Amino acid sequence: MNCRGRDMLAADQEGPQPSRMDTPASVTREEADREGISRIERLCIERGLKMTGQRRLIARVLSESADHPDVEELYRRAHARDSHISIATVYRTVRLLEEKGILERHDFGGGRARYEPTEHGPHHHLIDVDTGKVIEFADDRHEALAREIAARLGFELVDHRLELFGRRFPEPKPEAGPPRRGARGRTGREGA
Amino acid sequence: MNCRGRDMLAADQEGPQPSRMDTPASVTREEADREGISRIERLCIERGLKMTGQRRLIARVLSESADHPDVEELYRRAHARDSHISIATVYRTVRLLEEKGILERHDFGGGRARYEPTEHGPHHHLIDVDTGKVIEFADDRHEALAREIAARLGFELVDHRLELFGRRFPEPKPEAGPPRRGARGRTGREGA
DNA sequence: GTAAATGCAAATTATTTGCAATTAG
DNA sequence: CTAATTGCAAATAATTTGCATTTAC
Repeated sequence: MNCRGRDMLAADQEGPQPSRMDTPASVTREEADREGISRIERLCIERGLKMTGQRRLIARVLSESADHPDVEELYRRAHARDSHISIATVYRTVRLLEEKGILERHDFGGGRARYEPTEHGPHHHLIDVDTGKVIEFADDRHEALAREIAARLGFELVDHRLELFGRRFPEPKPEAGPPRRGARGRTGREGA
Repeated sequence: MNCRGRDMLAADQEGPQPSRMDTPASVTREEADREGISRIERLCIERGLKMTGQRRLIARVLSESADHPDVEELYRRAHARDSHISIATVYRTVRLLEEKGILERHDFGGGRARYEPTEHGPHHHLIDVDTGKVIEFADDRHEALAREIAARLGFELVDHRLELFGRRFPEPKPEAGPPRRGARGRTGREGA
């Protein structure tokens, strides 16, 4: 009856995001299915992975995803196209692809791991505290600085995460709208 | 939690650290048990929480912790002093204190939430991916850069979080990972 | 006295795994 | 053919919760 912290999942750029999710199925992502081979599938083949039907489907779904879906979401998308797939396979595949360096696992909180193809280049997230929307960005100076800080502490930087919480500039006059307090979760679990 | 701070390097002492639980009760943490009331307990009282024995104990354990223990570790520390406490209570208390803004929850990977009292001042974390240990740090340049990035995106920075994941310099092994689970993220179970 | 807190065990949620049947290469 | 892959269900792991019983205020 309460579900603490598991409220909003995948508030990414799904649905209400004007982003690039809704391009016609033809050029879905960059060149998704050139001749039936998705980008991820190609990577799988290159690394000598057996390409089963379900594997190929998951690869395609991933290639077409511009967001950071969790396993359940991937399963939903894949299952919608071919019900001959089990969630255990999605879990196994996603893990395999991560080990192969094809996928990146993110711990955005919310209790579920979320994945995205690597090579999106290093980027981070800015969360609009009023709407909960997530905006991706990248900044080289930050990458350099992060590496430098780690080095100063005696570490080689393996990965890092930067999350900005901000409010849109033309601050809404407090008179008109009802103030939406605390759109920000604490540290872990929620949000995306 | 705005952020401006002088560069400080406060290493986190987890697990195998002798901690300072055994220093003469005078200056234990800051003023831990001045007259039997830990800092966290005081905060609890201020917010009108009922102080049961177990609650008080958890509060004290937290006040004396300089690291970022997970629930199991908190339970271990508390249970060592008074076995009349169940892990369910620790879970409930930790959640309550987080809601009250007394604790901060972190998701450092490894599958468990980890907590620390708020008000440690603005700082960020570097997580040793091999040991799960956490090192706190602050960096002015980063604060400035974060603000600037947000501004460029059209936002006023409200808060931000930076987490570095690193490996100690003399790299342990290049290939053939010793732990079976993924090297990052799912750090298995090292005592926090 | 009364609403809140606790312990315990059972329930949930996310993810993994054993095993027999299938299948890619 | 043979080792890898899959589905399913049962197993884990972290965390939450129902409920009867204490307890702080």
